Amino acid sequence: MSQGITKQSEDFSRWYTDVVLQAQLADYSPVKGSMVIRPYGYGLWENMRDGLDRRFKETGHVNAYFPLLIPESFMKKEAEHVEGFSPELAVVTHAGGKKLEEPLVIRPTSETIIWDMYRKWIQSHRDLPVLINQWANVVRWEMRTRLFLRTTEFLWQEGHTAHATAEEAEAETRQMLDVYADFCETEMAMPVIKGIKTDHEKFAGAVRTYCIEAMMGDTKGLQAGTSHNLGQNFAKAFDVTYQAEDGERKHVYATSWGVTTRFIGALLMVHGDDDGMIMPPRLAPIQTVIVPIYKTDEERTATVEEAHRVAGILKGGGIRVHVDDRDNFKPGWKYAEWELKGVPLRLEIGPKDLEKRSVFSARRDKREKKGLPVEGIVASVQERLETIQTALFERAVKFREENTHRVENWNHFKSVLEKKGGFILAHWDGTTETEVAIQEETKATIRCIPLDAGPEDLEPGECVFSGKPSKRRVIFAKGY
RNA sequence: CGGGGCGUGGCGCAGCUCGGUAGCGCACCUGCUUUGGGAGCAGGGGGCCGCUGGUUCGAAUCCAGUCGCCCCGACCA
Repeated sequence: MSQGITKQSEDFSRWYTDVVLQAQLADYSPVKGSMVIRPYGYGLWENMRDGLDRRFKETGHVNAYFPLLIPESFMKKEAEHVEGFSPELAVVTHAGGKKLEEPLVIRPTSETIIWDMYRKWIQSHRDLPVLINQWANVVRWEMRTRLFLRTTEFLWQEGHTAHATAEEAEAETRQMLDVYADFCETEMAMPVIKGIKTDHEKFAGAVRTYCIEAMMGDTKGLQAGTSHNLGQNFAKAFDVTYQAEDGERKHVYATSWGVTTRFIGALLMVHGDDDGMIMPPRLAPIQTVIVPIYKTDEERTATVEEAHRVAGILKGGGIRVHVDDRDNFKPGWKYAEWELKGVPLRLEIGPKDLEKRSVFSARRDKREKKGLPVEGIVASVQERLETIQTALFERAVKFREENTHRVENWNHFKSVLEKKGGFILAHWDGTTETEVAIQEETKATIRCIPLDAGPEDLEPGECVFSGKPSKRRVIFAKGY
């Protein structure tokens, strides 16, 4: 089943596909561009979902579910929105054996149907704010697809909120960006840069789009999540108004924000190595796997029994543990398989360990092994898992720093991009023309205008491409 | 849509140039020996060769068409 994977250094894309398939995160489905998320990949998604959902609830949001099918006419109500999404819509034209009066669009996102409902639900300032999230699937007919990173159908969460004032909407937009960043860094051990999208890159229908940008293991950028301040665009398009305290009718202010199963691809590309996936302990479906080692039947009975006993203790301590007691694989084979799947900590229990009343542990992120006494095993395993979680984050931060470059002129820009890759902090004149020209010449895009830039990046300068005045530096990179 | 590649047991492939009734590795089943870094030997099961049509005594192989997938470019979370 797992017959070796392409090395990252040979071909990063193939490495990625090999790991996704062989670690059984996902598999191709019969329909082009769509995929099956297998139980191991879905287990990871469930853990992500739980971590995000908890944060949404803590910030006052509630979940609901809106339908998959949207009247085609809804998509046309907001001008930029139609333009942005029409090329990638899947449309149902026939149903029940007949042609439909009005075609139904399979949601690429739910703004339109949600705002159509909000019109009914919002009348008074007392109805605000509305803070609803939904977990759903969406369909976007992409030309080129890649497992988890860009598929025709994907799973995500989309928050849609309505507020009385522009200030509240902006605060919500920023708050959810912070929630995402916290989730990425705390749970995924993936450092992200919070930023604003340029007008060229912002969401179709948004006033302003914030994003979190992460660096993958090949130094390319990946947009990991977005939070949009939609202003009154959708409220006006769907005529959603409320009566303020002073009796005046006003349009509401909106936000929307989402993250997707792309997170799974991001996680793999941030932490993975030539041996496969590396799961951060907080999200790992299996945090520790126990492999019994034995020669004789008696040893087998004893070590397997001890493995289950230790597993029981760990489970009692809230650790997600799995005992690999399959007799048809040798230990070495099992090690390789669990490494491919990225289980952060492996425990081995053999005859020697039984004697010593200990287990042997091996970290996935480093070649570091050591014995742990069974006495106090919960605490020592928890401690090791936390160490791994921190180490993964620190390693990713270091990698990003090593691959972030400041450049001052165009030749330097091109040579750094070509020879080193990574994130480039450079001056930009703020125009879409320059942004597009740079993209056409180098394939690099402005990933974002960072929010938490240091003073050295906020000094004025000259645009790296046009030489025109620039207020500050932005991040350029090749992206997914 | 343009360029490239590929469809042959579950998976990965060979066979196709030069038609003759399908093979290899892994996986699977049985048995014995093994088991602290991807075990060994022996025996065994499984495939209308993507689909359709044509040429031929005979097609995985030649011809025409068709469908699908993957990779690279134009769109995007």
